[in-house]
Amino acid sequence: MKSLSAAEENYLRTIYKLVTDGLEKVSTNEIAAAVNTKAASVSDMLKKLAEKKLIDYRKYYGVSLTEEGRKTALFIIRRYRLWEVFLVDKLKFNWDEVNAIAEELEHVKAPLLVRRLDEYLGFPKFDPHGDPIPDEFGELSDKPRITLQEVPVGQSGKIVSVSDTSANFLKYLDKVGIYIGAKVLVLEKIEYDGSQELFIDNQKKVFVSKEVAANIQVMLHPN
Amino acid sequence: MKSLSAAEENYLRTIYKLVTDGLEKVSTNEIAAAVNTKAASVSDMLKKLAEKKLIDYRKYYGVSLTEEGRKTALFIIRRYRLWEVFLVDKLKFNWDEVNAIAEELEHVKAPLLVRRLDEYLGFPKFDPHGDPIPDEFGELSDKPRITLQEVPVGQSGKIVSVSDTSANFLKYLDKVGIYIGAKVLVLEKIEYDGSQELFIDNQKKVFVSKEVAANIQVMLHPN
DNA sequence: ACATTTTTTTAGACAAGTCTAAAACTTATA
DNA sequence: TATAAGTTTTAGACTTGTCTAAAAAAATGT
Ligand SMILES: [Mn+2]
Ligand SMILES: [Mn+2]
Ligand SMILES: [Mn+2]
Ligand SMILES: [Mn+2]
Repeated sequence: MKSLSAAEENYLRTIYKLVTDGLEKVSTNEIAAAVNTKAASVSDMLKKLAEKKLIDYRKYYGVSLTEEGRKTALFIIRRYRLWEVFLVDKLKFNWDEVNAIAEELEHVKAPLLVRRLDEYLGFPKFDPHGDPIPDEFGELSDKPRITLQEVPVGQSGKIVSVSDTSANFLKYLDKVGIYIGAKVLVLEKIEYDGSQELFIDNQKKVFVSKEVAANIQVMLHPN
Repeated sequence: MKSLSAAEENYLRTIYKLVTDGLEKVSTNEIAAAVNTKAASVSDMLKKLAEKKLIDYRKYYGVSLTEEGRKTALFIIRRYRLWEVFLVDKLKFNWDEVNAIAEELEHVKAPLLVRRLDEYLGFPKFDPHGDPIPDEFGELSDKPRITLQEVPVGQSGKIVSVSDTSANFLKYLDKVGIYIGAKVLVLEKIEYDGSQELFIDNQKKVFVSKEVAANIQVMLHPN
């Protein structure tokens, strides 16, 4: 496993996130937006990562991860998400506060540290946003999950993860009472704008837009 | 408080350590050895730190910290030592394994993180090597301490800290049964080479050289 | 199909931090 | 006190990562 700089790791984790969030190929501009730089800087970095065989890169066509790149990204994500668990479970941060801090902590690479941290946290399988934590071999234990948008009316399930981890979004969820593990029943869908009404924990009715529903993942109840 | 790079923080903490370990002024070569670079690089960095008013620097004369530099160093040391406590107390690292990891973790600067970590660790006053941890105002709660070399024959005390934190030295102490908090009685001093025989915890006789004794600090028992 | 707009890449510059080799300065020694 | 030895600084180069401006390529619209 090659030794990577913090910048290279940030790009790699970002590219992983973008490719698994739907897109097959990721564009230079998308990466630039995600890592908060300019497209020119991204072009430079893509050359370096391609040089190191971590991404497949053809000029003007966008990038995807090589197998080695994917594996490497998973180890970065492992560190990132373990620190997220630490910050929320042990240091009592809210789930909307941990992004920036985990962004820094993820680059501390002492392998024994990561293993001990994992052990100390009780080998968590999921981070505070419901995303799976790769094990020490880079394996993901994924659950079957669909977005809230895809849940049919009358069906119920459990909220297992959120794909937007911005403070804005997470604070909104806190406010309306949506959280990882909550039971959700889809009461009604509005054809017109894709919004829907939910019943949370058999208690509270919540109305959410299609933008919100698209960023929430659900595991359907066997039913 | 200015925002510093990891490199600047490493230099600053190192200079602090060297000035408080006796020397009034620190030489370029000493710094180079301690931060593991070349003297030329140190000269460059000293100019930058002087520019930022963190050190007093006159060419060819060596450096000392300004009041602002001292304060800044104490906040870096605070982070460094809190992470050391975390690694030993929570992650069960041995006291000879934490240097390199704390070296990386110290640069994560989110202020709320440091405060929460402190709280989580129970506001420790001393790190695993017995060194005091500055509080959130940068204040050190220091104990009266003398080196083992200065303890007279027949006097007993408690070992409160070690000033060499290399793995070599700490493993040696583990082997002979010397640890922070141990009771120590000086049984005999050999004039010839400065070595001495100790009685640890009223149990075990240990013979140590003057080099070892110089790196162990003791708080004398009221007696 | 061709002109316009958008995206991506290149060219050239800059800052931080490091290095080697050489020059400048200080300290030790004969 | 002159010379040698050791230390520190400078000069110049290199790497990493970033930027702006301009050029090149791709996508879009009429
Ligand atoms: Mn990061
Ligand atoms: Mn997460
Ligand atoms: Mn450090
Ligand atoms: Mn310590």
